[in-house]
Amino acid sequence: MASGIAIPVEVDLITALEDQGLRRTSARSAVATRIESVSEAFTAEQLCRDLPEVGRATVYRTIRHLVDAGALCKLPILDGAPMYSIARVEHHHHTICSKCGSVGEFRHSTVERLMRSLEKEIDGEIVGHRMEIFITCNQCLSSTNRGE
Amino acid sequence: MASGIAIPVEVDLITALEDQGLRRTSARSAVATRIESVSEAFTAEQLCRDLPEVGRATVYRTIRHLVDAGALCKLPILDGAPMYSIARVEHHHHTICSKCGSVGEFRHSTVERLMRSLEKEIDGEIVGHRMEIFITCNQCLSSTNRGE
DNA sequence: AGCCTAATTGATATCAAGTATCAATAATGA
DNA sequence: TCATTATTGATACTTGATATCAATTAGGCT
Repeated sequence: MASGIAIPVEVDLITALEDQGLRRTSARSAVATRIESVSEAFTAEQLCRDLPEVGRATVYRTIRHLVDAGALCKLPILDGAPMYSIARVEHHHHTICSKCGSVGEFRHSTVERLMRSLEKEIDGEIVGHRMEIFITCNQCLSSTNRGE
Repeated sequence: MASGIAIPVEVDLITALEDQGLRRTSARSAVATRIESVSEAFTAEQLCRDLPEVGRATVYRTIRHLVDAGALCKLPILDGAPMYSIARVEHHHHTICSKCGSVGEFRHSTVERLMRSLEKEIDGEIVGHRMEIFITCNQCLSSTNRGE
């Protein structure tokens, strides 16, 4: 576990929870570990299925805490349950593959500039924004090209 | 009805349905008329409450047809049911007031330019995007200032 | 006008996602 | 170790939305 080949851990969800004044428990550790090990975005129900030993309520509660802590992003999905992804970049947006549902992150300075220029033509005060780019990811592109 | 003071009708939802090959029925007319008369964005449940004489299933089905026809936009709301607003502008985005929930539309050329420049740094093919600006609308700003 | 057929309706059952309840359990500090 | 407080999770419930299907209605045809 502490040997040299391990992939560097960028996020520590359990610490994020503790920073919120929450106790380190086995249920929360199980949820955090699982989320860190799946690199993909996931739904709450998926997580419940993956962790049958943890109660549904606890899974949902832990996810909510992580979102509150800013460690997870909750992304709205038009037809279905929201997905969650680890927030690796300070402020960012998401790409969602319409074919396979894989989620990526990106950041672009134009977005910030856009906000500033929008401020003039919007009748109110901007307090936030959200943006998702729908893509066909390279993996899906190449598997389609192969005729599948 | 044909007199001079009438506000010009920009959208005709019943026509939008008929263009889809759907029949003009009293239930659909009731739904369409109601949506046109409320200028605000609304949820499906609100519409059901406003139209007790129309069955829930029909309300939901009609909304879906209108979204399919491109006459309504379905906007995902992170915590709660999606809202719908009449699509008045060809391609646009939405402002959502975080206080009162009122929804507005805007269009900005920078968004299109942004998409083109993003194409380079995203690992896939962009097929669409979605963007919402969260605001405090002028109305809510002024009522807050009055100390309410 | 009356008939035929397919589309539509809506009461009901069902499903899915998520939350509230609350007694049992586990973590922390003294 | 004990007492206190947070946490857990089985269960029931709520909400939003869809599936079912018999009864009804619209629109075309004669």
